Amino acid sequence: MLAVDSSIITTRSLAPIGPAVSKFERSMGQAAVRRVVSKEHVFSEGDQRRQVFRIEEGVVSIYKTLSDGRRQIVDFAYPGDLIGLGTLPEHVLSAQATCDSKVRCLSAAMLEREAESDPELALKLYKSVSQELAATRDLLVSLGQRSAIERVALFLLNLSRKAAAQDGPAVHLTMLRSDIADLLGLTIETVSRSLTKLRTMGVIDLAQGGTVVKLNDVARLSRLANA
Amino acid sequence: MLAVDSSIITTRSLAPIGPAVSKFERSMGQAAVRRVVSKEHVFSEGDQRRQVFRIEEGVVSIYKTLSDGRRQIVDFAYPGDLIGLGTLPEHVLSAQATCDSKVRCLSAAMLEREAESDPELALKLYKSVSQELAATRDLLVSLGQRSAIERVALFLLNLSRKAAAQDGPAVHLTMLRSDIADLLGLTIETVSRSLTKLRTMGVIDLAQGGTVVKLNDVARLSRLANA
DNA sequence: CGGCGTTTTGAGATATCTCAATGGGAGTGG
DNA sequence: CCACTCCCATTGAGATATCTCAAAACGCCG
Repeated sequence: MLAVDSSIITTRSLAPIGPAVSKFERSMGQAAVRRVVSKEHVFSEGDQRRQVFRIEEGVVSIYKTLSDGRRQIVDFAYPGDLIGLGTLPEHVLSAQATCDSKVRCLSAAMLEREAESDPELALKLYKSVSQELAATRDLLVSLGQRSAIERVALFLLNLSRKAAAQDGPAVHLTMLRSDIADLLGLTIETVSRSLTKLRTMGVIDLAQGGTVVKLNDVARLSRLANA
Repeated sequence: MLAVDSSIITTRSLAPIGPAVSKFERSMGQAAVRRVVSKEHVFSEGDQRRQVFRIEEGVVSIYKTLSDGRRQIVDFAYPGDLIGLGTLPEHVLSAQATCDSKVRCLSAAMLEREAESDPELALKLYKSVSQELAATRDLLVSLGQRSAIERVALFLLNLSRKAAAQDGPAVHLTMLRSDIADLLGLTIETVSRSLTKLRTMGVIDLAQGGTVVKLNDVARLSRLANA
């Protein structure tokens, strides 16, 4: 998601750059942290957009639903990511925790006010959204052009890149198959079949009831992903 | 600074957003205008990102290609749109005119320098990219969840909304079927079949060799699009 | 141990793709 | 002005990846 460089929000890393520590940044440290349990919503489409949230722990899915219930996850937000930014007074997306998580709650109005007087902050927001746009475009290419196996392989690679530091060579899937399916524009069954196919080929191993994936051959996975 | 991945950002309607005229905007008027004929590239993936372009006339497709030649169009840029923004020194997308077009060439370095000292400009960039992100997400939902007919119907509706002022009730398709197909993640044949199906149902009319679409029943088209 | 939510596996249905042929319009050269 | 060609769009028929529906297996928690 918005891989907002933490210097947007953490007093420590920004301090050396700017002349003063902004009001916004000072208050970050004090901002309330909210616990959200698995499947709980952080916000929903149509809610007043009063706050912006930074993920502190866990994973939050950002999604849209069609009138008939079909759901498209647009991104998974990981610790450090900012969610809820936008230009409209209401949320146009929903955010739901895929596992027990923690989010820091920030005032949207304050962030926007700060950005008006702080070109550095505004520029960081701009660059962060640019990054998010780039990620969304990559996903778009997957949905438009890649086969099921390619999408799943690429998803695992992206996940392992993000989780590299924490998890080591094995990736923990904190989300359900249905979440992965709704991200990749597939059905649960197709996701499952793709995973077992990758396992059968020896490219990955599944453990802990399918919630942990070990990547045995990243190079081959990359080739399979067509990345 | 942020190690931000760069992308070419298509920002919609940069100019109309703010009241003040910045140095950047004043100098826009003097910038060189370049003619690009149909199918000519404005820039390609991997090119040095020296310039940013504003569409003056025509339509430019912004796309990515996979190693095996599959192509995904990420957006069509219309007059007023900015393309080529980003944070990396090289373009990560390609831009190709779908019809004879004109683009105004602006210095990327200058725009970025201006933004650093002009919070207003930085904020405009941020808002523009946010809008572009929203549009990309909408397309993502289409590719992930909608059927061929739904995608085509929605595409026509979006197009008519954009072209409303110029074209009246009929929409001129300035791009080929293959461009539409590569935007919607379909094949040319499926796009063609979807269009004829809509025509058979009486929802649209096709004229001028399929390059002009008249929307007979926008409400029904909306229902078909599931929008 | 039992029940529940989730994942996996299976078999058949189907939307979309692929391959192939036809048709149409615009431009070119005779 | 007509034929020719090229490029593109349409249509058709068969192939196939993915979906749908259904059942079984798994793991977790009470």
